[in-house]
Amino acid sequence: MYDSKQAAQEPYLELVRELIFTYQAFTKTGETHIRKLGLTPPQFDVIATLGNIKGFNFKELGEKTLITKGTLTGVIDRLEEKGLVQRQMDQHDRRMFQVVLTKEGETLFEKIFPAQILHFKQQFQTLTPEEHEEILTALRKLKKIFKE
Amino acid sequence: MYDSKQAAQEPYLELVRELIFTYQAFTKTGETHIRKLGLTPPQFDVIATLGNIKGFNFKELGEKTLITKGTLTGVIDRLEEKGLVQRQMDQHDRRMFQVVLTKEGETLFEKIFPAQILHFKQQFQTLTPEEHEEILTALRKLKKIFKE
DNA sequence: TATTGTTATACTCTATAACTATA
DNA sequence: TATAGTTATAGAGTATAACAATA
Repeated sequence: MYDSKQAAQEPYLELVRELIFTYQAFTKTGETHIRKLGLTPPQFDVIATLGNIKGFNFKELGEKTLITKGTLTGVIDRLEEKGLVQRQMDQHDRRMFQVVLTKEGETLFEKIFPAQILHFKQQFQTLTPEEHEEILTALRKLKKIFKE
Repeated sequence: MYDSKQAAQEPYLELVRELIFTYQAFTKTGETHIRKLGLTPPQFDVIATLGNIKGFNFKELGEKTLITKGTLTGVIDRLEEKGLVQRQMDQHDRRMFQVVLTKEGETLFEKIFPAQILHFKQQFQTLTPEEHEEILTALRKLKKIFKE
């Protein structure tokens, strides 16, 4: 990924590199876990987005997950085939529908997060509360930079 | 994405959520930029990995980019078709080759980072050197957690 | 006319496993 | 036998644009 000589030329690059490496380290473990559940990353995104709420309509779901509509149709089709989500037509506007988790979808959702986090729990516990807070603050500062 | 009710139940989730949001904030801008250059994200990864160094052999490149070998063959094929990288056979072990940037690849690489970073430069300059260092330290701690 | 979601197209990435060539 | 990289296969995601149905 980003090279260190370049980072030396431009100190901001080192931050970006670290962000990328950190995120990759997270997803590498996470993705393996997700695949074991028989989900692809976009499918996981949809399940995670729908968890604990009543549902989103197709358009909202696309905005939340950053998946474009043409692609989203296919992703939802596959999740519906797996019995994890359902399309619920809107009574008032028949162009629209809500995407909601089925009972099986809910069950899967409830398993995903504890399992993901359990995986890192012991490691997280090596952080002091101060370190924990510092990391949180650091990430927020960085996020703000990218958002403005 | 990750739900906030769940995060309240498990404090580590908040860190993970922040990491994801921060990374998304970065890539959302970045990906648009990358696509405009005619590259896919994996192709960009390869170019970025090869920038400013003599090259990597196929296996090393796979390890750096986290792209599995079967996939990497295709990615490199496409970059070679675009004239951005080259396979350079190893004299000693004829099973291996180095992947190196062509002159055009170098030129592209030299454009990518300044453009990407310029985009955030003013924002980065709002950080004090201490904040800069703190963020770096924080990310490294987090990375270590995911790697162990 | 505008909006919602589907379909079509063409390409790329993905995992996995069998394979070839060299060591 | 082991290693480096390719090929084959099947499925999934991606952008983009044209399309149908409803508002």
